Amino acid sequence: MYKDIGCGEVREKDEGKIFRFAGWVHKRRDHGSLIFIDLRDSKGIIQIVFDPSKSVDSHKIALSLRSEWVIEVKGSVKKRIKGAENPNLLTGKIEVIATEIKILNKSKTPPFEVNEDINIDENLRLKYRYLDLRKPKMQKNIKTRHIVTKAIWDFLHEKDFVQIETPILIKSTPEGARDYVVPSRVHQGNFYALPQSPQQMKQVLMVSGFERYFQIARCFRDEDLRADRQPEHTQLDFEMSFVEQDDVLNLVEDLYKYLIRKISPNAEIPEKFPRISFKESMDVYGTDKPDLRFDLKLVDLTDVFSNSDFGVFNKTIDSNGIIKGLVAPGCFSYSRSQISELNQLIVENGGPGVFTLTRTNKKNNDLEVQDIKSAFSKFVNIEKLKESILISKCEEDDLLLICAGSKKIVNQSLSLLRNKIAEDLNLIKTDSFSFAFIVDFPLFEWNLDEEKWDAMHHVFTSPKDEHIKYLDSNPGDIIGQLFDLVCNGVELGSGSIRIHNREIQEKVFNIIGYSSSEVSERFSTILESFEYGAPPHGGMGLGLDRLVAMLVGESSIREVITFPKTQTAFDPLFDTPSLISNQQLTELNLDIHNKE
RNA sequence: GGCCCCGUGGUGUAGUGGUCCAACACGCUGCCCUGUCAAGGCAGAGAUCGGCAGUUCGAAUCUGCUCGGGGUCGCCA
Repeated sequence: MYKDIGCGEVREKDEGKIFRFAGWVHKRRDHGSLIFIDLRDSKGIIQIVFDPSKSVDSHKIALSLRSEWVIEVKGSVKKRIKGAENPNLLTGKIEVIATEIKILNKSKTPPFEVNEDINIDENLRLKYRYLDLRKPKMQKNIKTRHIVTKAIWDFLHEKDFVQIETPILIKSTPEGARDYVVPSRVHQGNFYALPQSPQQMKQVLMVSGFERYFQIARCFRDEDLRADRQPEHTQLDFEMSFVEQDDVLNLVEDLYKYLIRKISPNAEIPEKFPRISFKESMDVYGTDKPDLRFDLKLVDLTDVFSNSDFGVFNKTIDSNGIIKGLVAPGCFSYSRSQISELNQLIVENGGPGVFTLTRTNKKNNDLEVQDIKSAFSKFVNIEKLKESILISKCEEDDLLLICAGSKKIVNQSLSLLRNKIAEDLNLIKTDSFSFAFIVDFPLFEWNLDEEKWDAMHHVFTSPKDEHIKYLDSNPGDIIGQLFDLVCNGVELGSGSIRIHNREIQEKVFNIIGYSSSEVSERFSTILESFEYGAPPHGGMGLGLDRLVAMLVGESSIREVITFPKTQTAFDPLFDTPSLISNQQLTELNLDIHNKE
């Protein structure tokens, strides 16, 4: 070993001890005779003092040191002189008086400063990712990820889960996301695909009798990237046999409470994760991934505003639309430009625009038309206006925001406004993880473009037992045993109780419109396995990148992935993807046609 | 594929038709300095302003195309 102790590990109690340290020159402060070096390693930073009166040779070498050089230093730990302590460093009360130094490696001047935390061009960061990862923030992010992963292993191991690896080279299944494919040399013209998730394999493992499986699994999809989407992401994938929905939810709830307590012991987290039905979530929050750190709620005003003289409302109701409102508390005096900003937000996202309503400080019952300020107050009778104020609980210092239009658009718009208002008014609790399960999703959703049913989640989700009978008559009425875990407005994962019966699975394929030849081509293995005693089973897939990003307060998952790709799925560090040799192409029997 | 933002010494920014052969901070190089930790002082090097084409007497600045990065919609069961 080159070192006896980590730079960040030394404390006052070590005074007088002689240690060897090794690490990188974080910062050099040269006072002529006296030279200070902040030495950094994976454990932190410590100040090394080079004093010519203590060691002439060491001081001479220290003169040549530059940022990011790798050095080994021997010296004695000493309490800093009074007034020279640095409260920003864990090692700030002590320092090391160097007696020996060895330069282990020099460094070119880095393309950006490792010891500073400023926004560098993403391309440059990724090209020099090895330097970027040296930054203390990135070190912390990646280590947090390790701690989370370790905690998952510990927790699930204690609960009798078995970690099982599944293949990366699997069969391509064209539904869902676009597959990454790998050509086969042995079977020319044939391709493997990289898994979008280990879904079918883990279900087969349940048929195999493992009962409790988990895997920290890499998942691939060839789709466009986002701040929270990379071509490959990691999910905690688990599956359990002989369980009902609540068994799965309770396990995940315990696991996530355990993880949060490990990483942020002081964070606020619900003792019991609320279970909110999909319908309620859409009605009350306008979205299936509500941010529950604040409790603004939408109110339905469709009935209240029916049969008015206001054209917009009537047209909306005639075309099966809805009218909903959201109270922005204390925003009575919002200026024209503030309201226009809200309006713009909605319009930019394809929404209809927003109506506002405010009222005077008279008692609700005494309100008259002139007490209510709104674009439509003259067209809606006073009783209905009062009722809308009563239902929405719009007080004198509040601002009622109203949207009218199709159900989808209104919910989407008000959900955006809900988040925006909360942010503007500082209603979002910090250091809080407001987890919830969204449950009772419909099993199918109608695909307007193709005029057919699509699976809401995936094709293996089981209907609620009492809804199985609708498979033949009303697929749209079926509620699935299907659930999402959401936290602070982010979907962290979803899961379901699966179908374990061949007939039901075939009916679902049928509703989605797969022909029997398609079904046997893609799903014959899992269907056949179901005929050999498949146990009832269910599980989840939970995004690890998003979870860790949330835990360390990052908005992009690139900050918690060691070697991520750019928005064009390119890796500037290793220059990937790249051409392959003609020999490789020949072996694979592939020709590249140059696109014009 | 659509829309939006960004691209100026090594890094981050300012400059948005002539006052700019480009400014500031950090970094870098050299010198001075024994208590700094965003060290300080002095001196210096370093950029044809992402690329190409155009408009103009004149372009970092305006226009078109293009490349790269980011965000977002589509897409992502």
